[in-house]
Amino acid sequence: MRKTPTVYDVADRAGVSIATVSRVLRTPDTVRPATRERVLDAVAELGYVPSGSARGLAERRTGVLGLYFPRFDAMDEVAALDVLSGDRVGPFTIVQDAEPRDDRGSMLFQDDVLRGAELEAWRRGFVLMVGIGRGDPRTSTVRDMAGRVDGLVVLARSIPDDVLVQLSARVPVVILAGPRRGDRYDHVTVSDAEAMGELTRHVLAQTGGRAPAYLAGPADSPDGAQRWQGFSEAIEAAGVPIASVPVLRGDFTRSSGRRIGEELVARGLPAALMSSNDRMALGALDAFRDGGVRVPVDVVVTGFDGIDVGAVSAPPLTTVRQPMIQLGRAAIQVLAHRLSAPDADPVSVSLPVEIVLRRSSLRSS
Amino acid sequence: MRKTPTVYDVADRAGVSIATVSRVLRTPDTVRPATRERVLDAVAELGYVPSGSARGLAERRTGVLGLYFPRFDAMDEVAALDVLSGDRVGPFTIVQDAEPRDDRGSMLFQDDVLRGAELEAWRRGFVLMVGIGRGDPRTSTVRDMAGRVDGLVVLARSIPDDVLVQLSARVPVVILAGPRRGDRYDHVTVSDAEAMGELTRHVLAQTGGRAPAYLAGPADSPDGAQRWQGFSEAIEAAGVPIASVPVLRGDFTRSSGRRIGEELVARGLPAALMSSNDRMALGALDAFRDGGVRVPVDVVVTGFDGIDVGAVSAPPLTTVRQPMIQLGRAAIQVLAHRLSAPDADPVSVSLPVEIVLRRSSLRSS
DNA sequence: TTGAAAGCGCTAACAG
DNA sequence: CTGTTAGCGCTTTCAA
Repeated sequence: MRKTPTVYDVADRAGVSIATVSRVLRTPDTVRPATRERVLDAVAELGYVPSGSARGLAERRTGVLGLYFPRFDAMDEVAALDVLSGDRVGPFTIVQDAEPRDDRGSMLFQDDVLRGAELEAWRRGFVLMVGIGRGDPRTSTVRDMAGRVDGLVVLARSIPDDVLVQLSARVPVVILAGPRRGDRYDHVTVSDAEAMGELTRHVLAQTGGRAPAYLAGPADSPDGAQRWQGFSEAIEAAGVPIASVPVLRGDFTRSSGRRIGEELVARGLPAALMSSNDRMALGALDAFRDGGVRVPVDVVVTGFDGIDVGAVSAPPLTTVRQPMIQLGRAAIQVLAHRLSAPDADPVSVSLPVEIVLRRSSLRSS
Repeated sequence: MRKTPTVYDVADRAGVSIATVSRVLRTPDTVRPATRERVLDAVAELGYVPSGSARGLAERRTGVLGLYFPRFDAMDEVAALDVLSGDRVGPFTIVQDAEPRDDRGSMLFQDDVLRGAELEAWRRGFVLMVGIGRGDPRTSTVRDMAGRVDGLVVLARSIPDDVLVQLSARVPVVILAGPRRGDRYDHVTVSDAEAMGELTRHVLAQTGGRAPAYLAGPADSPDGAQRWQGFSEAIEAAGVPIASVPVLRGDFTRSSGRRIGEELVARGLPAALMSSNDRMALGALDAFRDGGVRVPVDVVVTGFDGIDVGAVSAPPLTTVRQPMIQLGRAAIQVLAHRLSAPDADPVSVSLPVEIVLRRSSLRSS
């Protein structure tokens, strides 16, 4: 692979100046057709592709938008792997009846956010750069990214406030899917609280007003905060003191849900169990099934997120489905808006969610 | 947001030259601690983040690697959506018992490729840019990307050969997960053919040597080609003329599998049905269940891909699980290797897959 | 319609 | 240890 061609090479070959080459590429109809052809031929022959760096420097915009996620659980600790070392193990291995891997974390849903973001970025002529939070946010990827993009979408809580302030001195930042932080930034979120409130009312109707237990995630989860808020407000509004509601704490994994489910089976069931995510709810269903507990007759169960396996669990799981693709699209839209109107007031958009009622919460059906 | 600060601003503020600022950022210990402190203070006060474009130009490398996917099925046609228009529909909607969406295409698996790639890129100090194939590949995203990255991973068949030649004149290209195309490029793939061969032998053992029917995808699928190859070789090796094997053609969706399954129920069952992907196999299982066909007693069924829902289907589906995360990692590793040794011979890596035996193919258990 | 030339912000010799 | 300076490859006036 010899030296990559530049405008100068193209200009030489076509017998024009570099300015003309640039014009052919950026504003084709300002150059005479014959000249244009010569230049395009030279481009093709040389396999010329303009340097994004040089272009970015000159134009003072990169045409790149960034999407920054919080870390995938445990992915950091993945062992080093060297496929080039040559010590491989043959073309396949055989295993019996493997379980689906639970270790991909709660982050599955982020795939759709990425899809939506990429789609919308493409529609607007941008390309997308992705980064995942890990290591010290003060020095890591996200700063790199900020230097290379025209704007940045940051998933809730993936970086601390002071870093955010720094970054936003260089590029516009849109906060995605977390609680609003002041109103310095543009913001896109979902109606988690409202949906959890409505779901809670639904559950109370099923249990005849008897209070559900709440299955929470780690204490510092911002998503969890909104869901809890919706839940507790609905509970209080129904005249039940929130302090009287049992709160169980898991870590968002299916196995933690199962463990808690087993405890409930042993110690006595609540009228309903409302989980702050689907995976814990599914774990609880596992425990209930094994313990001979009938859902929804003995206990009503609900989840939150709308992951696919919830539709085929036994029984199928009532949940709240997040509009992930739309979230990604919305974030890029807001960013594009900001880019075209740098001084407009900060925007805050809240996307509707979908409450999906299935057998796990439907006693009557 | 006022003008973004540059090295010059930082240098002024710290009372040093721009060279010193650059040193503090790139080789901190070549600078006297006192000076260094002053510079870092200025950086913090100004919220300075270096321009990736300028850096890229000067260093002649961007620190960015690109990952280019073929298009997600049907995602292009997604309607425009304007979240800023203000005509929203309220915080939530309620639906009864929604099915999981099948429309996310066969591309789910690509999420893990992305994860693996991002992980490995990060470990090596790169950031990742992603692009999805759509529109005319000659003018689209992928060329943009090629101009902005140090190297490019391209998923099989997402771009035509002549474009590939152009791109590889600028940056190293690694082809991922397709058949090898000559040996001009580095290449990472999986042992689909071998695994399908082994799986076919397994099925023949279960059926007592009676030949399975084959459920294929669209004719032009390159993945499909390898799977078919492994299948047909194993069939012939077993002494069965491949021409005598029924080949049914679907489009990789669950519903096409279901339709074909229904036809089989109506017209007569083969001893086994081997599908070239999981989703069609699951659709066939749906049809068999509804038609009162017992799997694996009346017909043995296998899939290919290892998607999660296959573990919880009725019965659980025998399949071949692809090492998607590893694929992503391997691609980046190969790319990094190429970057550090531009003139080394092209590399070709084949990753082992995992054959997962479950009830849908186990008559004996 | 085209060319000459001045940056864009940064890195990396090379001097001092 | 620090400053001066010459590019990196491109876009964009400004003249011709």
